[in-house]
Amino acid sequence: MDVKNVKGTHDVYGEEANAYMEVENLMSHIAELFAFRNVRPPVLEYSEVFTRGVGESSDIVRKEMYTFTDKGDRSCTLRPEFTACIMRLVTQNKLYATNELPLKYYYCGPVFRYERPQLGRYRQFNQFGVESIGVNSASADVETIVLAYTILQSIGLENVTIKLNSLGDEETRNNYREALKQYFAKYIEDMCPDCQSRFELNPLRILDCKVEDDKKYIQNAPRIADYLSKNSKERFDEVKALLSALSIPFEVDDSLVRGLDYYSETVYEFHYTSQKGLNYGAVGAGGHYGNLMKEFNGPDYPGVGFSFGIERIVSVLTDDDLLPDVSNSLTAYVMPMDKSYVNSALMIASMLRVEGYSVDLCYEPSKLGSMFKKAEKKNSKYAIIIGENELESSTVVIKNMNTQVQETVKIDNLVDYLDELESSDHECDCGCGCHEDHECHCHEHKEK
RNA sequence: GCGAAUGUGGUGAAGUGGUUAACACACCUGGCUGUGAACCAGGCAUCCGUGGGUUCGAUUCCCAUCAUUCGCCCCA
Repeated sequence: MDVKNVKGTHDVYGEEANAYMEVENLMSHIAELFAFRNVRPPVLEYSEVFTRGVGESSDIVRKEMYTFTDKGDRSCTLRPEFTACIMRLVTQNKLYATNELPLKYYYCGPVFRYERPQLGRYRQFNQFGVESIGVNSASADVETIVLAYTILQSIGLENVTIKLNSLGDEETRNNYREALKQYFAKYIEDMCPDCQSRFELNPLRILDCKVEDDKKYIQNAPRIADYLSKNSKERFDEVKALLSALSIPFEVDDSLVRGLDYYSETVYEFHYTSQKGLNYGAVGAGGHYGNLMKEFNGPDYPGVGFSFGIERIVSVLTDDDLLPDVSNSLTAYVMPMDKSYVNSALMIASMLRVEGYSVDLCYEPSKLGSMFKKAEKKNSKYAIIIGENELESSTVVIKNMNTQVQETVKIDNLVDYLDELESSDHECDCGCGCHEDHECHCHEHKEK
C-alpha cells in the first residue's frame, strides 16, 4: 500500500468499531434520560463561527484549525469543537424562541485539530458532549456534571476524578489577573519561557505550568478562591454543596484553567488513569460560559456543557479490559454444497433475515469441513446445509453448533423450527439449552 | 513549533557485511471429495520504509528523506 491515511487520523474496525458503537449509544441513551436532545451541526462551518465562538487568542483558533477557501472564495473550517457550532445552530434557527429554557442538546461526531499526534491525541477525533443553554445557575452546572459522571460510571470507569474550579465572573477574573501579574512580576525573569509569554497573554495559564522549577513560585501565588466576587463565591459554594448532596466526589483544583477563552464561573475536568498508569489526560472537560450566544447576535444567554473524547475513553477501556463484550455472532450460517446452490442459500438466508435473525451465507462453497470452520469462525449458532439430497426433498439440514444436534427440516417449516428452538432453548445458565461450558450467543443472554 | 526513539511477511517478532532472511500466530491447501475446535504434511517476504553513499559485496555501516510512536506546548 502506498496510499495511507492522513497523519493523525485513524481507521476504526473490528472490536474497536463495536466499542465505539457501544460507547456512543450508551452516552446518547443516558443523555436522553436527562432530557437532552440530539443535534447534528455540519462538520464544516464558516471560519467565523470559531474565530467568534472560540476566541481569536486561543491556540485552537490561532494554529490548530483546518481552514481552507472553498470554490466560492469563502473561508471554511472543519470544526475543532462543537460548542461554537451549537451556538450558531441555536441562534440561527432561533430555537430559544420556541422552546423552554434551558435548551438541552447533545452531540456526537468528529472534530479536527492540527496538532502533533501522540498518546490519546488525534487530528481527527470524536467528541460526545452536551450543552445546556439559557439558565444561569449552579443547578444547571451541576446537572451537566451529574450527567457526565453517570455516563462515565455506566461505561465502567469507576475511579473517575472530577476536578472542579471556579473562574468567577468578569469582575473576579479582572481582579485576579491583576493580582497574578503583580505577584509574578517579581519572579517572571527566573521562570520558563512559556510562562513568560503566558504572563503577557493569559497569566491564568501560568498556574498550569508543569516545569518543576516554576512550581515553587506557583505554590504561593494568589488563589482565585480569594478573589471570587460575592456572587461567584456563592454560586461555587452552591455547586459544591449540590454535588456533595448528590454524593458525587470531586476535588477542588485551584490550578484548573481551561484553554478555551469562553469559560467563566464553574469549570471541571474528568480524569482517569488506567491501571497501566498511562496518562491520557482528561477524558472529558467542560464548564460554564457567559457571552457566547451574544457573539452570534443571539440573546444574552449563558450556557454550560462538557465534551468527552471518545478515543481517549475507548483507549482507557481497552487498557483496563473494560470493553463491553460484543461478539459479532450470527444466528445461522447457510452452507450450499455446490456453487449451483448459492442462490437457494441466499433465498433461505433472506427468509430468515426477514424474521429478524442474523444470517450469513457462504458464497464460495468448498468442502463441508471448511465451511463448518467458517461457520464457527463467524460465531454462528446454527449451520444450515443445502445439498443435493436436501434440495430434492425441499429440506435443509440445520445443526446446532454447540450441541452438535442436527435435524432435517422442510424449508417451509424452517422459520417455525428456528422460532421454536430459540424460544424453548433457555433452560441452563447460558440459555442455549445444553449443559456444557461454552460461550453463549443466544439473544436473551446478550440482552442482559 | 521543539525534542527523542523506532521502521524486517497479514500480525508479533529473531538475525547477519557475503550469496536458500529464523521462529510463533494467522491464513491457504491436502491427509478426511456431506460435517467444525485435535493431529499430521505442505504452502505463504523476487526481499528487510524510500533515495543516495561507503564497500568486491549491505537488510545489516553512513547521510538524507518519509512514516510511525513517545515527550514538551496545547488539548478531549
